[in-house]
Formats: sequence, structure tokens, C-alpha cells
Amino acid sequence: MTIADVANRANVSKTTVSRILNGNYAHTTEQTRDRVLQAIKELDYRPNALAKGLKSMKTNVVGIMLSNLKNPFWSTVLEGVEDTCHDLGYNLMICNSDEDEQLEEEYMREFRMRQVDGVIINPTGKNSPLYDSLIMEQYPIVFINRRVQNENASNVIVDNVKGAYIAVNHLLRYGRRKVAICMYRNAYVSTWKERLEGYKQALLANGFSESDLIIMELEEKADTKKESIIRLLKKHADIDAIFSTNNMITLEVIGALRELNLQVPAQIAVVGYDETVWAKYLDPPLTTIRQPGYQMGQRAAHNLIEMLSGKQRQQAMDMLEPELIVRASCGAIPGDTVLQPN
Amino acid sequence: MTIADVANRANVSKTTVSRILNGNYAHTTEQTRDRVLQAIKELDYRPNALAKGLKSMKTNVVGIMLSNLKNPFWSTVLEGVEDTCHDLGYNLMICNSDEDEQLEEEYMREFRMRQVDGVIINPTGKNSPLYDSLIMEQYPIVFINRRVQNENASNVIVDNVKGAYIAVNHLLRYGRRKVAICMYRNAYVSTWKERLEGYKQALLANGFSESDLIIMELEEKADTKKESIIRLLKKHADIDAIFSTNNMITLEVIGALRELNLQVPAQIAVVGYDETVWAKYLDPPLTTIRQPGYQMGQRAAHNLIEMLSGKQRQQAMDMLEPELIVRASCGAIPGDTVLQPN
DNA sequence: TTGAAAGCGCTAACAA
DNA sequence: TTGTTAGCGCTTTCAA
Repeated sequence: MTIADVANRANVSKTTVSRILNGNYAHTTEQTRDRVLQAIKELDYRPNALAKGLKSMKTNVVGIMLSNLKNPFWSTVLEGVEDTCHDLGYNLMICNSDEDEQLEEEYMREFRMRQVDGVIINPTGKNSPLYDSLIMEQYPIVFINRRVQNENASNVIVDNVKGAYIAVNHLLRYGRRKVAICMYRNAYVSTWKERLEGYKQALLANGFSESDLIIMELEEKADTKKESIIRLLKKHADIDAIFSTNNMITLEVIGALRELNLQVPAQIAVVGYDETVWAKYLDPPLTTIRQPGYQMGQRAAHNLIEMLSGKQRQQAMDMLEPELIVRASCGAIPGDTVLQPN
Repeated sequence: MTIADVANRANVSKTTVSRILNGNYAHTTEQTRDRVLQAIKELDYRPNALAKGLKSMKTNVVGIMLSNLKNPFWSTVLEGVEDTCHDLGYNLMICNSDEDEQLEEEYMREFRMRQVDGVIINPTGKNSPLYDSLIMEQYPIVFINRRVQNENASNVIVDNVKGAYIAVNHLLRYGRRKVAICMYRNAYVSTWKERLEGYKQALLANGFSESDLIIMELEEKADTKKESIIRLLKKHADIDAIFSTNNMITLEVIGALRELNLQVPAQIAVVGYDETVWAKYLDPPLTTIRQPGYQMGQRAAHNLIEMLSGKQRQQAMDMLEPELIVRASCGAIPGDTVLQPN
């Protein structure tokens, strides 16, 4: 079933069919239009998007590259991207770099061969030259979640410094004095650096000094995260609070605390990063920093597509607000009003 | 950058370049081959997949249609699909019907216009005529998770009757006498019917009768699931166990039990469906039925692509095994060996 | 061993 | 208002 078949059946030229298909009714008799639409219906004709894309150099497809499909946070982001793309008439290709720089490069190449109109990417952070060259040649790309070190990069991120700050500040306000941060060791990723920075700022703002920082670092790919945490907890036996910078880490922390028989929040308070469906059902219910994942996806898709339609340059740094959700694990009295950061 | 540019630079015809690109070295001098490969490299030439697809009527893209991006279970499935597609040289398009039959039809149409080679779908169940016609015209499609009522449909599902059976049987073996099932009211979806069937079979096999069935039905889209559960729990005040048929329902059940101050497992035992990252960190740790989501994705992609390569017909019904993971919520002694179903 | 030319299904400049 | 024609970038038949 091609446009030629429709043209034949309706006794018009392919051009006419094409025009009508694309809503170009201006110069068309109502009569021929009806005839063509009729033929389209009768033949159940579906235009070939490949041919259309080849001709018009535009596919109405955008690509999204995630770096981790195991963390449910990304489902939410994906949902936002997908909904928005659909609303704006785009389809979506997806891939998963799995934090691997080689794969990231390979997939980027594949997206381009497939002529996607643009891509949304949670960068591994390990391919700076790639990001730079993409930006240099004005390839339509929006970086999400992680900041890319390039003035001209279009970013949609959450304010990680602030998120960490309000988490740690909250712990300190409720009287904790020995607050540790638990994070992945990953030199490439801005999110960790920024959450560490927020942690630090909160301590300093509350009268502590650099020497009060307690940093517990984990290997992201290791299978022994819980064991590492247990070791670190034993090493820093005097800590009275943990700020965990990622929802997967938080679960490991909870496991470790349980194994050591440490009471939360009586002995150790916990605040986690990433609000999740399960946070409020943990024991005790978990205080978290909510990141607006759905909104991040929406915004990224929206910005990218606006970029494509050639509107003027987007604000390069689109920063979303994190939010503290107070439950019992931080030692705040449940039902208490949520504290505002200083 | 087109194939013509490469041809020019290497002083050969487009044909020759094309042949070399596709590994068709048989009839080519090593010398020209090197010259061409050199030119490709120098120009950083990326073949246009649209043109290739248009010509060859094959895109090496498969589509996946999910019906719900909110449930983390699907991330796992997606990961399996994506990994497998990548391994086999395919790219992936994704969309989300959100359980909406209209959207499902629309997306299916879009996939076909984009000439994807085949699709993997978790069907809403509401478009039987669509599924039937797709199957009739031999369109390459694999249905996952939910069974489609058509002998010629290619399915990858988990054995839901068995999953429910081993869950409920386990509860009964540990002495529970009043076991309720908690599920969505959804006439279209095989999974619910089958889990209900497994529940029933387990009761009957243990000497109970039809009159002992206690069915708690919830509206999937409602915001008041917890309230409904509370109402139903009050109505059936004598139940001593709940078999929850979905991980999202399980969380609501836990919330309801907590609100009613019912002790788990002392007063009410709970077994949930879908093993999740968080199940073991709940209070008490949750006994669940594990579904092999990653494997389901792998298998679906694998079967689809095999279908595409024209190998003989797949086994139409590919059934995976669920598994009981015993923790404290069901009242079994932790550390006890896992019970086998009769 | 290599190349010329036709054509995949569509759009758009130009002509009628 | 409608049609003719060329061409998007690639593959493939057929010829050299």
C-alpha cells in the first residue's frame, strides 16, 4: 500500500494525495479531497515514515539514553518523556548505556544513523569530548540529571546542592551532631559532587567545620555494598545520622543498620535521596528528598522539541527544585511541619 | 555525508562502497577495500538508516509497548528487552498505552508506519480484534505477561496459576484458614483471572470449598485503594491472611493494615506478588512471588527476532516459572526451608 | 572486480 | 486547483 495506490484509486496524482495527507487543503476541491480520504480509508493506507523522513530530513523521533534501568526513578523520568513526546507528535527510541562509555558512544552513533531529530541523555560523564563535539556542531541534545561541563549545553537537572543541604540541615536542626554522608565513588558524575557540596554547606552553615565531614564511599558496581557500609559504620561508631544520596544506597543502609541492630531513629537517623513508592512503608517510614522525575522528563522532552522547532535558544540550565518529605526515620516528630532551609 | 561522498573520495562507485559497508568483500580487491574504509573513516561517514531501511524493507528496529510505566517491574522487563535487542543488532522504540485501548491502537499504527520489524506488547486486553488481525496477517508480534486468546499468538508469560497457587498453598500450610485474595477488578486481563484461579485451586486442594473464597476487589485507577482495603478488612474481620496479587496493591495493603493496627504476621499474614528491591526491607520483610521479569524481556526479544529471521514458528506459549521467596510476613519461621507446592 | 541505472515511498519546485 | 518531475540515500540487478 503506497501513496501511488491511493492516487490511482482516487484518480489523482501522488502530489495531491501527499498534500491532503499533510493537511494542505488550501488548494483542493472538497470533492477531490473527499475522494482521496475515501481511498485512504478503503485501502487502510499508512504512510511510510521512512520515506517521509528520508525526503524531509526529519523523522519526528527523539532518542533517550538512560544509564541505568535498574533504578525505578528512571521509569518516572521515562514516563514524563514519553507522555510529552506523544503529546507533541513524536515517537521515542530508547537505549541504556549502563554507565559504559563505549556503549554510550556506540548508541549515540546509532541514534544519529537512524536520523532521530534529537536526543535526551543522562550522560555517563565519561565522554566529555563526545558531549563537546555534539554541542559544538549544534546537534540537538538535552542532558538530564547530570550536569555537563559546557557552557552551551542544554541541561535539565535537579538542584542537588540544595537537596543535600535541606536534608542535612534538617538532621542538624533536630539535634544530630555526627552526620555521615553515604555515596558512590564516581568521579565523573556531577550529582555526587553536588550532593557532597550541599552536605558540606549545611554542616558549615550550622557551625561545624571541615573536620566534621564523615564521608562513606561505596563502589557502585560492587556486590558487597552492605558489607562496606557495615565496616564503615563500625569504623565511625559515633555517628548519629546518615544522609544517603541514592535510593538504592538507602536500602543497603537500612539492611546494614538492621544487621548491626542499630535503632532508627533512636540511635541513628536516616534521610534518603529520591522519594519512592515504598519509602513510607519502610520501618520506620523514611524521610526523603523528593526529586521531580516526571517533571524532569517532561521538561527535557519539551525543551528538546522546542529546540527542534527552531525557537530561540533555551535557557541552558533548567533547574528543578527538590523537596524534603519528613517521616519518622529522621527523628522529627511525625506530623510536625516540614522545616524550611535557612 | 552520503555514500556518494565516500565513493568520490575513494574514486570508486557507490555500489562498491555499499558492498564494502555490508561486508561483501568477496569480489573486492584488498586495495580498493582499504581505500574505501579509509575514506569512510576520514569522512566519519554514518550510513543513513532511513535510506537503507526504505530500500531493504527492513529497519532492524523493534517496538515495545508497555501498558504502565509506574510499576518498577516493567523497568526490569525493559532492561531484558533492551539488552537482548542490542546483542542481536536491533534498536528499540518504546511507547506506553497506559491501559488505554485507543492509545494502544494508535501506537500500533505508528509503529507500523515507522516500519519497525516487529513489536513486543503487554496488551491492554481490550483490543481483541486488533490482536487477531495482526496475528492473521502474520505481523511479527510477541505478547508478554498477559495471555491473548488466540491459538496462533506468540506469548511469553509467567505461570500465574502456579504463582498464586504456591503463595496460597504456603499460607495454608502454615496454618492460615481464612485467606483473602486482593486484586484489581479488570475483566480484560488474563493475569488476574489466572491468579484468582491459582488461589482457588490452592484452597480446594487443601480441603476448602468455593464458599471459603474471600475476594477483595479494587479499582485500578482509583485514588482510594487504601480506603477500600480498610473497608473490606472491616467487612471480613475474621481473615488471617492476605494474598496480594500485585506489588502496588501490596503496599496499599500494608498501609491499610498499619492503619488498622493489625500485626503482621501475628494477626494477618501477607504474601505479595512480584519480588522487588524493597520487599526485604519492609516491616516485617515481605514474602513474595518472584516473577522473572528480566528473563521475560530477554525471551520476548529473542523470540521476536528469531521470528523475523524467518526461522520456523516459535512455540506459541512460552511460560516462565514463578518462585516463592519466604520472609517473615507470611508467618513462616525465617530461615526455614522454602516449601514446595504439592 | 567494478559500475550504471533503476527504484524503495515520499515531498516539493515548477509547470500547466 | 492539479500534475510532472526530480531527488532524498541507499541497494541491487544487470552489464561491462
